[in-house]
Amino acid sequence: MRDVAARAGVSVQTVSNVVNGRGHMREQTRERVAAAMDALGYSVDATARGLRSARTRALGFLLLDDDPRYLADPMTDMVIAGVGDVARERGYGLLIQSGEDGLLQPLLERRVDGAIMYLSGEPARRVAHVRRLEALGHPAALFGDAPSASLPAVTAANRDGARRLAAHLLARGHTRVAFVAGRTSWPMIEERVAGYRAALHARGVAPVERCHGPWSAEAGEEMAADLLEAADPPTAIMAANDLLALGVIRCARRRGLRVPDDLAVSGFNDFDFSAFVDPALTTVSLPVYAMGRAAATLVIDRLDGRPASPPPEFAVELILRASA
Amino acid sequence: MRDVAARAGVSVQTVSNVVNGRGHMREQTRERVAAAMDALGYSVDATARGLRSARTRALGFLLLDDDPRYLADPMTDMVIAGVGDVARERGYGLLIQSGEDGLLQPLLERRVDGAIMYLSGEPARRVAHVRRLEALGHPAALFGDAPSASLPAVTAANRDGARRLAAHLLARGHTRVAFVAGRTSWPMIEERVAGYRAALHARGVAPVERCHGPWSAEAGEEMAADLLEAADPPTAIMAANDLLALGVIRCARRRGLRVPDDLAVSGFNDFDFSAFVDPALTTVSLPVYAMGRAAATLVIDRLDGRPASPPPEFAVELILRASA
DNA sequence: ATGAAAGCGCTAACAG
DNA sequence: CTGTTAGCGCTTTCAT
Repeated sequence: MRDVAARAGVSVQTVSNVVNGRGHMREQTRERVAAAMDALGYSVDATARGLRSARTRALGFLLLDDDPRYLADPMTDMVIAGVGDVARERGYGLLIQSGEDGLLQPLLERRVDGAIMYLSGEPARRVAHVRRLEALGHPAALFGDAPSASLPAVTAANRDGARRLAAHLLARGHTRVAFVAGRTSWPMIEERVAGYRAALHARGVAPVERCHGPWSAEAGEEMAADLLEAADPPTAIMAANDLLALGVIRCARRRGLRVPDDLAVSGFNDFDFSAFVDPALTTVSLPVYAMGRAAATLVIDRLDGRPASPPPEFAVELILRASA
Repeated sequence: MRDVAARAGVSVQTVSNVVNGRGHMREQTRERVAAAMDALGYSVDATARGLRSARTRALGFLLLDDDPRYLADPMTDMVIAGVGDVARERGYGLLIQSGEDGLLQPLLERRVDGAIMYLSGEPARRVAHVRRLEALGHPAALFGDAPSASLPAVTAANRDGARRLAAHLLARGHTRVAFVAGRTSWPMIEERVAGYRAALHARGVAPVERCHGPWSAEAGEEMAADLLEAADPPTAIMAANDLLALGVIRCARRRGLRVPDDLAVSGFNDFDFSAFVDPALTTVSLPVYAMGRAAATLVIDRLDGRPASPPPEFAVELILRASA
């Protein structure tokens, strides 16, 4: 910056003003400085700027998850895509931090100005992390609700979606409707279970649930096998996401059951492949990308000193296809 | 840090030594300092450290892609997961930057020490970006090969995989084998096309290719429809990834063709769902997660002053299932 | 084995 | 509208 100033015949402060788009200068001066920056290939040093201004212009994406291969979930990816796009548009960097231990490190070390925390794992641990995040006092948003958190949360009508889906199955005459999910819990998954239970309860039907293993098709297949071997097997299985549903369908096929005639199967999320499998999956779609954008907007608005009202709950869409 | 030093009764330098694990001190001193850090809830300020040491301990993941929803591809996600895990294990942060314009900004602004560039888009633009990256002189690795680049590249035997897959189809008696891909090109995709062409050429069969639209199942369906309407339609279609293949299968179904009897279909990548669709997809699996790890290891080894030999080309695996 | 001093590149505050 | 001064929190260098 000193070199640029020297070359343009101004002080470093003026260069700083040009870089940061602060007015207060003649067009001619600005141009001279711009030319000098160009000639010298100058870029601001984000480190020095951050040290002095106490703002890094970066956002942290904090992924609370014990699975090391954390990004495998297509939903997570679309969230990050949404967050990343907004960050880019608003001139912010995006730092990804995952795991359980040093989750808040980016904030503590002042690498980022604010954060979005993506919640998974058992409720007690989630709450503990949210508390710690709150205590830091940085602008932040949660992805997935946390009970009694003061931080704004981006949510979708998962509960309602699951309720409507279960109601649909019951209306079709199913009386034994089971629910399968992976072992690791998410806020959104818990809402789906709650919606499922509510719908069944309203009709006096007892819930049957399995929550084992990873979020893979294999796990879906195993849980379905377990359910179908029971004395009074379900005639419909709701899976907590589409990949699990795929496993359920394969399990049914292998046992000679027709889908949806002998066993209705539904998923959740409307992944890319869901419309193209056979039978096409009945599922619930969530505007995940838009939700990621909302979370990032929330945090950046606060960082940039804008009003920023918390977003409404995002609507979900019931997608009725062939499988249920 | 000054506060910690005061509380522990030492100089700031000693605190710095403790934080950075430099030896040269009594156990007792270290403990006193550690206690003081704990009591005050001290964390190093990454910004200040970065300014002084000229090292940020962060890695950039530079995603050259014009599609704003850049993370939609499951393969990209697994790469990032691999990169992210290694970064975390080695004490580095991971900064994601995407798009076309300010792709090198994290490097220029000294937000990161090194970078991994994930290449996509047309070859000429890819090369231009690689050149610019090289010119910066930072430790970096490429994901996907770039012609005549001096930077180390992480690659897989895509060409060989496609060649073997095409050979398999030809050996099964197919004489009209087509290839479909999305519009945006990747190095890995180009290798797949090359392998396909080589296998056909070796048997004197003319290639038939379509490269339109996004990397979606819909696009696969459209390209397949186009191919199957031709005078002399293919009896086998190789898709450049599994999602496209799904679309091809649906197209076949809708036209009353049985897969694989009337039309053989293959994919690439072995996505999560591929073993669970009907018919199960014949495909080629790539160790994408391991490749992401390798890319990050390459860069961090260089940053940490370790020898770091470039990784070998990763092997791919032909996965023969029911669809071809 | 520990301490003192200097300064990384930038921006805030204020002076001119 | 532009310049001067000071200092962000840390690490490097050199001294003890």
